[in-house]
Amino acid sequence: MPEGPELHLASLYVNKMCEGVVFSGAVRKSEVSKSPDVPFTCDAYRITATSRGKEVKLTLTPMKSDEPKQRAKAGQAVQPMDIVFRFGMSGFFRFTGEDELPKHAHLRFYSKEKPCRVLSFVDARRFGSWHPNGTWQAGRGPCIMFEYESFRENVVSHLSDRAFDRPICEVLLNQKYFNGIGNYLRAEILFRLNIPPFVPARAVLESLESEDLFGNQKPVKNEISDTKKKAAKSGVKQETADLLRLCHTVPLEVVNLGGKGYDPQKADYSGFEAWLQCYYVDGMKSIRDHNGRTMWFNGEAGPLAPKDSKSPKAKKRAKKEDDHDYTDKKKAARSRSESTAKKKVKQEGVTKTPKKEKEAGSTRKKTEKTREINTPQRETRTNARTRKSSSAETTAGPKRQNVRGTR
DNA sequence: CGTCCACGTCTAC
DNA sequence: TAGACCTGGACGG
Repeated sequence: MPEGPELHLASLYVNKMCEGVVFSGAVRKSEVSKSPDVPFTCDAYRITATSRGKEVKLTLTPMKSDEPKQRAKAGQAVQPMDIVFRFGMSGFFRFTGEDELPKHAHLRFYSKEKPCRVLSFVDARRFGSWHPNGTWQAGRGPCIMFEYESFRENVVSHLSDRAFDRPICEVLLNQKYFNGIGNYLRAEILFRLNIPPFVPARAVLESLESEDLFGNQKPVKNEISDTKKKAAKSGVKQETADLLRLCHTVPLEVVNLGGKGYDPQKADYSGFEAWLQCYYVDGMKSIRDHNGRTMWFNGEAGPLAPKDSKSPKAKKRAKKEDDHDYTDKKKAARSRSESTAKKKVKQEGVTKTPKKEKEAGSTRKKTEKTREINTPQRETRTNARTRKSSSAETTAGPKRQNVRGTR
């Protein structure tokens, strides 16, 4: 559940599932977890959640009592407690019966009912963490989704920061400025603007203005959206002007998909999978960035691309450097807003699909065969996607939404 | 069986 | 700028 959209969806999930539920007793932690104990015990309390970028905050609120003093004496909580969570690579919340706790449920809140139910923070890899009596982590910037104006201002007013010396794709993962952007979002955002991932960040951002002069059509929910009539300078570069705005709108698209966002294990993953245009999409290229993270993109990598075999895996794969001819035959959708359509593919074997593409665009086939067949001739598909995914069952459930044309 | 890969931070050389 | 921190699914032999 890791990027901004998933964290926000998690907060919506908690609020929906826990609405009207009365929790009771102590908060329990698994034996194996290294995160701190949560010193909160209360006979009756509620749980609500909010999110900001890549963090979720749960608020435990004791229910009103006629004898607060007595309760305090008994060691019962009187004041609300906030717990801030980071999800690492695999964290999420789940509300289940006490007898069906998920594996890796490392922090649990028990309801007061007879057959009680439990809100669990589940995290298989344990890279996630929680902080009792915590606050939003200092150093993380404003939320890209719900603090858009301040997020934008924070970036535009700090372009002299050395942090912007780096490639734009790496800067997009800097949570001090892009709180909520993660690996799939950076790929999707840069892809839509056709911005080479390894271009100096400052060069891409410095032409932007502190205020969003382009996206006024749609009011930015949650923020002042006051009518900035300032006529947009006709000379400003539209493409760059869109970058910060896309850092806001693209994540919100995921929230509005209604699913759970990135979660290959879930049945409703197909909707999200269909939404992806670049990340892990068959036919796209990928390289390991300077931090070892896989950057998915299309077209040029950009001048700051890691030299030679920078990727650990690339080395191993390098052995199979036979390919060439990765002519994406299925990529007939690259009709994005092309401003400069110059194809000056210069980079050599730096990119390619990390996995062996010996098998014509294989990577994750298998289930695809079937899938393609099942896929309605929606022809105009923006992209031919091919991933494994467990959602194979077309129509896994009655709630399958029609494959809405992306967008 | 083993290797590679994954939605992210953290902190030690 | 490397590891470290973890589990588990996909895939290869």
